[in-house]
Amino acid sequence: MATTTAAQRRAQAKAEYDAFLAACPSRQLLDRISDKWVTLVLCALGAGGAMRYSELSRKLAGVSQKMLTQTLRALESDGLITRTVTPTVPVTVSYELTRLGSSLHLTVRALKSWAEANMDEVLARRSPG
Amino acid sequence: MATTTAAQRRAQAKAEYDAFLAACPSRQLLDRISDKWVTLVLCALGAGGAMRYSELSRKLAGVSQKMLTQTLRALESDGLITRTVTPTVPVTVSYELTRLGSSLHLTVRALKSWAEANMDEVLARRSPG
DNA sequence: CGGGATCCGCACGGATACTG
DNA sequence: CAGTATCCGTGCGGATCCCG
Repeated sequence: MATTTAAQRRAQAKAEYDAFLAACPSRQLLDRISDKWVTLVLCALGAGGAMRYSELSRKLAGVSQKMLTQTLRALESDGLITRTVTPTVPVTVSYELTRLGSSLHLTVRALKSWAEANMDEVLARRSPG
Repeated sequence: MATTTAAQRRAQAKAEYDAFLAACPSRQLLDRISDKWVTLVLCALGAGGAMRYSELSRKLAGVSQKMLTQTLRALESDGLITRTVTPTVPVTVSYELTRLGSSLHLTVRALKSWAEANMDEVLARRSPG
């Protein structure tokens, strides 16, 4: 049928990715996004819209320039965020979620919220009787 | 007021956890759960119910004994999974999600699914034109 | 301001051997 | 089967200096 479209074939291919398999590309992708700084960057950008480098640096307390830059570069190359340079003096750089990044933002935000919401319960179970 | 109950004060405290802050306990918790092996273990247990050590080892292709054991111990001490030893010969050990673990499972499953569903798009953006 | 480049410690994580 | 113990490489991540 003519209705076996590219979209359908893509859906078929998608179903074949399995992060449980060591060699599957999605395993590497999962490793990438299962990262503290990735989660916090996406949460920050998702909540605040476009943000500048220094804003992110302040928001993500304790992050080093190296890790922040490294994280931003990785997210950019994976198409999750955009990097926009405005040639002011001094230069202004702002980061923003792409549509792809926004879709992930929903999930990582849930992860961060879970950590905050269940902190008490975890603490109670760590040093109990 | 007498209506300022312990439950209310606890709700207040919960709202104060902020993973953006370096010193906040939830930051450490976020770091813990933002882990590839944690995600995969929770996904496996969430999908298959109770599982034995060797089952997990097979399901999570490529994981070393050290990392698997380490991950299981951490999840156990945080109250996310239970460890049950049955004194057969040889001994049988099975792991299962707690209620707390189940609530996190929903989120990490979304993370894994996202990685698998959006793999194509990320790959397309990595080596573009 | 927004990084790049470099040095370096150390802890993360793999491999192997051994145990109850 | 389900680990524990040990050795060991390496890359994560912090600190520092420099640049446009």
